[in-house]
Amino acid sequence: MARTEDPAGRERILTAATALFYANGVRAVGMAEVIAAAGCGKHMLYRHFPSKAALVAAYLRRVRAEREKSTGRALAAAAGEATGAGEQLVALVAEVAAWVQRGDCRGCAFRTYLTEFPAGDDEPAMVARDYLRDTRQQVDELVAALGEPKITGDRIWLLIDALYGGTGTPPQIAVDWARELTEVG
Amino acid sequence: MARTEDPAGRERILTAATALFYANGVRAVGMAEVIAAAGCGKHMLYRHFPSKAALVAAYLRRVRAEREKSTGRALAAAAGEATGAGEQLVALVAEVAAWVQRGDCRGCAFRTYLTEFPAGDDEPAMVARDYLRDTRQQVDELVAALGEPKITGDRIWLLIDALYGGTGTPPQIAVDWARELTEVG
DNA sequence: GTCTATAGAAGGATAGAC
DNA sequence: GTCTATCCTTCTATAGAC
Repeated sequence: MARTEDPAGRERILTAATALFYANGVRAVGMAEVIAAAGCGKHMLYRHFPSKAALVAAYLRRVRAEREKSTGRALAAAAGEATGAGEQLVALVAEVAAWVQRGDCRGCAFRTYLTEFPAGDDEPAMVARDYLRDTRQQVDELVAALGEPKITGDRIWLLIDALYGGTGTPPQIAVDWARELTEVG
Repeated sequence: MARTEDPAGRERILTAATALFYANGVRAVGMAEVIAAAGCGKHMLYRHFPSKAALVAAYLRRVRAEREKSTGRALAAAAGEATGAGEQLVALVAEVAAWVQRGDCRGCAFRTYLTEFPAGDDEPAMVARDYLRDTRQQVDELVAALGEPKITGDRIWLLIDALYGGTGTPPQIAVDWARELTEVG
């Protein structure tokens, strides 16, 4: 047999690409930059990801997996406490607020991608739109399961939209409003 | 003597550029595309706008002027009716909601630009950031003039952020919430 | 020898600027 | 129209591990 394949290669490339795409935008980052950051050759990159679109789709899927893990933990913790019916909805908003307050946060990767490519209908665009659709549906399902009125789902999602697209307002404002909303409703 | 200069030239270029930049994004539109849409020559474009950054800055300034005219009309109309203290704040949110509901709307030109160029500090970035800062300040001033609590300004701005960055939620949700907010406060 | 790796040149397209 | 630069992608050249 021949030289053994580097098992961490794909992972290293995707990690480097994720950091670069998220920090600087997909359009601004070229394949050469990813190659330099990953410390690999072009051959290896195009072996694992046959095109830039494939690499971007993998980047968005990785972000989705991380976001879902974080959101799942927050919801499970809120369900464990079970202090009130709407606590899970508040926890959902608070999780996004915590994410937005991170120093290296630069908004929502999916909304950002769709802003960069508004007319796109390729693989990454589908990943981004699927995430937004599924997440929005999860909010509605959670609201229904908690017996809250349907408009509460609209308002929770509105707060999440505002957090991700926020321009200066402290994220805590949204969390407080979510708590007030679920206590009144 | 030479050929007389086309007085409508700059206007025609800027109109074409505005439509293209707003619809497809600044990065996706090249100078050649603007030239083709404006039906002018390269020389004329670079005569009026010495660089793409200058053209983009002019595009953002034009959008700002249009937005301010529309917002000013909405606020004046609400002040004329004078049915309640918070009606002007509701009118502000409603004006953004109406803008967002337009068929050719693709969000906020300034937020979109800053998403496309997150690390930019050139002329268009300054125009975009100035608009957001000034508009945010106008909301706070309006809230103060109406004798509303400070947090009302935060929440109104949050609703505006959500409208511009909205992903599917009907804009009317934000308007209704703004009305409820100002009636309770 | 064969497979995988990196490095670099080159093609083909497109961008901004003159 | 042209010049230069960059981007994505492919291809060639070469070194190292089995």
